[in-house]
Amino acid sequence: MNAIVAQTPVPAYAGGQRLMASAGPIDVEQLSRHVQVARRKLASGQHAYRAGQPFHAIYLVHAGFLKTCDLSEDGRERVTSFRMRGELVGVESIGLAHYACDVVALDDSEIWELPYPPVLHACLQMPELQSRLTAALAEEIRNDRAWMLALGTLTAEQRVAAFLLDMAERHLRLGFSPRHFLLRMGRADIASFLGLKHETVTRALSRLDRLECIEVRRRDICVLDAEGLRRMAGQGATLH
Amino acid sequence: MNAIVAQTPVPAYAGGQRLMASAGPIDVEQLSRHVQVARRKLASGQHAYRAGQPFHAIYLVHAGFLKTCDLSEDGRERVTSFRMRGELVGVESIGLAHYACDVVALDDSEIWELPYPPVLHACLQMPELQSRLTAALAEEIRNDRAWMLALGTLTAEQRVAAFLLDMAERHLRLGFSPRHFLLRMGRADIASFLGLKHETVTRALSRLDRLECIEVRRRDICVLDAEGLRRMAGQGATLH
DNA sequence: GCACGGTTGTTACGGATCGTTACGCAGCGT
DNA sequence: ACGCTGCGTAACGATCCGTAACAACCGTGC
Repeated sequence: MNAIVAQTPVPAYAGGQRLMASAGPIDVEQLSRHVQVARRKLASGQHAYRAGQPFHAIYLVHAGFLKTCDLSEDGRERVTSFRMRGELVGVESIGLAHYACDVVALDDSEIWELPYPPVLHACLQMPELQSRLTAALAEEIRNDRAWMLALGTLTAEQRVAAFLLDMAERHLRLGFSPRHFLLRMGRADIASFLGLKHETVTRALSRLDRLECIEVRRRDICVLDAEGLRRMAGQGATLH
Repeated sequence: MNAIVAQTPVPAYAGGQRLMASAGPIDVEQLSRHVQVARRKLASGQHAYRAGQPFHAIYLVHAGFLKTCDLSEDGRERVTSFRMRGELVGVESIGLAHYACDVVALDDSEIWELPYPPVLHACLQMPELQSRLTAALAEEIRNDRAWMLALGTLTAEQRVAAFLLDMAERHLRLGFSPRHFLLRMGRADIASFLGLKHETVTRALSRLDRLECIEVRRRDICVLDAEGLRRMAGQGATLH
């Protein structure tokens, strides 16, 4: 559905089995000899899982774009991460009987289901996998910490700049242009993730546009002055 | 040095080998048959490790109190967690060649060094350990996410209330009184952790005192109305 | 094609919160 | 006693929020 706009169609990866997890490649081909890997397709807006459902698997994003939402008991809600191809989803719920948050597709997506207890058993026969999985979890922690640092120390405008740089870098890693991309989420989701209000995000984007750091047209982002953005967000802080 | 004040000397755990990690007990006795577990003592103010040093081990806090500080390239600094007995330190650096942050003792402490590659190998012979370690990492992620949620949605006063509740609960888990304890860190560290300025923390504490939720005398905290604190911080949000 | 309502994004203005700055005081080690 | 560090208070100002009104876009149905 969502037209893919302004993305050079040159993914370095082109359909093979060897995908990049956050902290290194997980060999899905080899893994699939030990555990049953199911492919699930999600339409934009559909949930991969919801908080409270029985935990039975983690997922590798194969295509599309997802968000994870944490909900507190008193109803406060927050987007805690965005996930794209090659990244893991569901690791935050490992060790629990039920998933700890919601995961929603923001675009038509495909995720590969890695049933969890089986993955652990597979680790015993694939020490490599064990090390990769642990490293991926640790990287997740570092990633969260980097954002905690950002949320605690940066102003609204700086956070938005940092967010754009993060998106740009992740697009780049997937072989897409880091200078022109389409945001898959609305202002409200960005705001939630950055601990701001959606109007503030809009204002910041407008201001960055006025400063000619970027060009914004709704969800279409053109990065004109990446260096300027970096200066703003705190010096080459690529956020890990 | 720091006198231990106002803590009922009734740790449920009293020196045995079976410690509670964040997500469950890690059997150190059994582990020590596979890897060399060294005990390190730290005086208040000393570093367990610094960002940039070669990563070679994670640590289990056996006694004392520590903080972990993340530093960004442009010099912004933030306290990203506080650790007490039974909790793991250093997991955020797994998978890296060098530690990713500083860890500083805020009180005289003892930490047990678990050399890292060896721990992974031990997992192959102790499936239990593998599962525990992964679960501990996942719990760490949930913990960070819960705080991200708090920092993104709560006001200064609410954050301070949530912080106090978190400290109270952790003291309780160690068998100490959750209603009367001593903060081991200064206002600046609290402020850094909560994404505030130390004056704001002071104001919030003073206000909570005036509202008779707590009684503050420097680092000495008395919780008078835990329910009030909870209401304030967002309904029973024990923040894990 | 065109009118329509609903959703999402933008902008302006007043107000609350928190940061900034400054100063005073208590505790502690030298 | 002295200075140092950490903590508390207050006045001021900047940032961000809250509200509201408007504009752009989308899908729908006519």
